[in-house]
Amino acid sequence: MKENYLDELNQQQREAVIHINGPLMIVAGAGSGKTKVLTTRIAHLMRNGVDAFNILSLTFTNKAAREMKERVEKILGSSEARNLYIGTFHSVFARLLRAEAHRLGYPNDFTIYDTDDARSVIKTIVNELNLDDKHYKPSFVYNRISAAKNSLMGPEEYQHDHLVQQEDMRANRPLIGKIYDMYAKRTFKNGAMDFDDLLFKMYILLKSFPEVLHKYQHKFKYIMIDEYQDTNPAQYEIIKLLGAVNENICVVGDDAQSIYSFRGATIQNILQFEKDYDDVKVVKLEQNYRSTKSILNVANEVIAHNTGQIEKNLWTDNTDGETIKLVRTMTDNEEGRFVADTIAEQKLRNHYNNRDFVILYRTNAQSRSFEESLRRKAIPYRIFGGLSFYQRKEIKDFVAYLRLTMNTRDEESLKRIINYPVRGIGKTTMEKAVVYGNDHNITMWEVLERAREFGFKGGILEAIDGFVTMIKSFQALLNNHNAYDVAVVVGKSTNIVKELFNDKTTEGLARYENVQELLNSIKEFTETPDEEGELLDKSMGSYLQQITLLTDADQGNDENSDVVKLMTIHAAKGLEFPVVFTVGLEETLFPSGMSINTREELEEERRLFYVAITRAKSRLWLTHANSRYRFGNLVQNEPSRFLEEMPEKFIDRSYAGGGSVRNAFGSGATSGWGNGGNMFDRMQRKAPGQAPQQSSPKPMAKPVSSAATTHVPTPGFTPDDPAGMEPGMQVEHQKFGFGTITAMEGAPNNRIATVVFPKGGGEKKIMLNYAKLRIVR
DNA sequence: CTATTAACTTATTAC
DNA sequence: AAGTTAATAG
Repeated sequence: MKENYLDELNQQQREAVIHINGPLMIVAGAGSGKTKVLTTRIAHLMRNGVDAFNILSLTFTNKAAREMKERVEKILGSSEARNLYIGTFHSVFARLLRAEAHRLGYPNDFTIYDTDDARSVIKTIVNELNLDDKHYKPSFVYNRISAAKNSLMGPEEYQHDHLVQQEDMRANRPLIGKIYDMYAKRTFKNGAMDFDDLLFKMYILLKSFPEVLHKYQHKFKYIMIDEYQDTNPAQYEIIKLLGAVNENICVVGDDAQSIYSFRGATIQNILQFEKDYDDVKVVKLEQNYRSTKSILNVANEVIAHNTGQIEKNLWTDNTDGETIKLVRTMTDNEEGRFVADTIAEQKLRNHYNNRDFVILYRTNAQSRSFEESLRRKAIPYRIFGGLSFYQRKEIKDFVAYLRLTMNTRDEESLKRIINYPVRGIGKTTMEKAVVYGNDHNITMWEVLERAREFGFKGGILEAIDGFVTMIKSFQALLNNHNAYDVAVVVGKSTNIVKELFNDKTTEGLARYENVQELLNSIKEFTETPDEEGELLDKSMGSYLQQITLLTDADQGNDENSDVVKLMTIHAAKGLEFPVVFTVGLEETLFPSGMSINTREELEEERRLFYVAITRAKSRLWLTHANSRYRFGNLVQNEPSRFLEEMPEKFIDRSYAGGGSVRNAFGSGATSGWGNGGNMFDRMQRKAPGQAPQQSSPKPMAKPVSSAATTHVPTPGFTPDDPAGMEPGMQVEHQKFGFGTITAMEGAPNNRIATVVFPKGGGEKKIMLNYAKLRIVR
């Protein structure tokens, strides 16, 4: 136990830490030691007799939760911290729901759908309703449903809410409510919850079962919430319910860093906290320990352009530091080169390691040019975000087997793998099974179990029975085997591992490695002792529950590896780096073109810029390109309006950087480059020596096939039984016309004939089982 | 039924 | 530029 743990805090920090009972709001400016305060406060609570089992702490990432536990443990010098309930909203609620799901009619091993799964369900429903999925775009519908759930609005309410209905009418999509209703029923039937359900159902659970509410109100006597400015109404209401008895709620946040309104977060939660409870203690952490004066001054001045904030004055004792470097390049590729060159140069000049650098961008798609340039300079890097490991196709395929084994109601997973690897159950069969399931109000799995009853026969019946038997054999393992053992059997029996192994293409190799990595991670899961201590659950169900909620940022295994990091600004929240490159500071990109229509949107973009700036400890570069590729063609962009909001005296616009870049123009340079003068850049994309071919945009006119399609089948064309076909015969094909069989190959049940069609494009190989041939003589 | 190819969409941000 | 969907040959 560190006895002097309070001495390491400043006045405000200490005030926050020693406040034990009653509501507390900590307004924590960027870099003001927020995590330190949170962890010390938890330690202090425990020191003063609060049982770790009675503390609930909600963080923004799983990684933050892990770190927090470690730090509390360090302060206390005991392993008591393992009994703390710490995690993200989603992972904590998933755990609680898993214990209580039966009350809501869900299986306790419910599946958690990620955004892709959810959109896929929506797409099937849109198609079932015979609606156009180009008009009712699954992503659009999903966002509407998500927004509804985040404000605790169920399907019935949605369909009867005037305002919402009006919005949908105006958007010319009146049936979203209907889709929402079907979606809710379908996911329930599938035994699945999406991300929003983890909050929504948690609320329903607490609201509908007073005994459950009572239980958790008394379990979680002390509640702490990090990043409170990014909570949405659902989270807000849940916390209100849980904290209602003891009102020992401590929220930490910074309204200036609220950047998740697109996820339903409302800044009102933090602005109104004082009004929600009586006698709220408010502490402001205003001393920044992270950044230089230059960086902090720029940040403060930028954020001052926003209206209506909690009043605070963020200051620092740190040195002035370097000026902020503002750099303009001609293209996105040049921007990439500039950053890579500068990293190389800074490593030499100021003895930085790769891990000291981060490249921050507004959208994931911007990573490409930086990857290329870093690779060219042999600087190791790692991208965070984008599609995470668990979203990759081969991983989702494998996981789908595990999910289905756990929960056969999960139709999404079933559809994913019913014909992977290929086992002869095609689209038609699958659609039949879906329809039978809907007609008889049973799950698709039950249809497959009773395939014979539903009239499947022959090879297809065999394939279905084989599939069902295989999944059942996996289920038999669940009781007495851990997650890893089951996964290994799945990999073997399905042939997935072997199939990927035999694929020797580069992508195939990568896929094989990814599946191996998945197996490794499952193994690691089964072998690591449970932090929570509460339940030692190494089952498949426990494994599956957590992986969908893992972010890329949580994969901290190579935590200390010496690599440059690339991520979106959103992903960088809560992190800090010695040297930061914030790139792509251009109108329509940052601020995003989608977020400049209202003041609220624009202010959120500005807060995002504020977050980007305040990640930097000592050096900050801001870059923007004159033009960049978008959807494969070049577009021009004005410099971001945010650049004009920065105080001149901390900005260096003349920095030319590390070598290859010719110069950097002041941002006053005129726009409009005629045809985008980047011939240089365009030529670089081609192989050396090869002239850029600017004409013939389309490859060429379509070849062949014209003659073949002109053949008109003889009247009354009927295909003959392929069994009697032999080399030498004259045959007629619907499209290729008349021809002669010259050879015959393949297994007896899958014979392939080689036929020469004089008018129909020459020699063709015809699979007799599918192509229709008429014997002429 | 399956594999290949052509055509078409798509890129805020994320648990 | 990259990924997905629809069309079509076999």
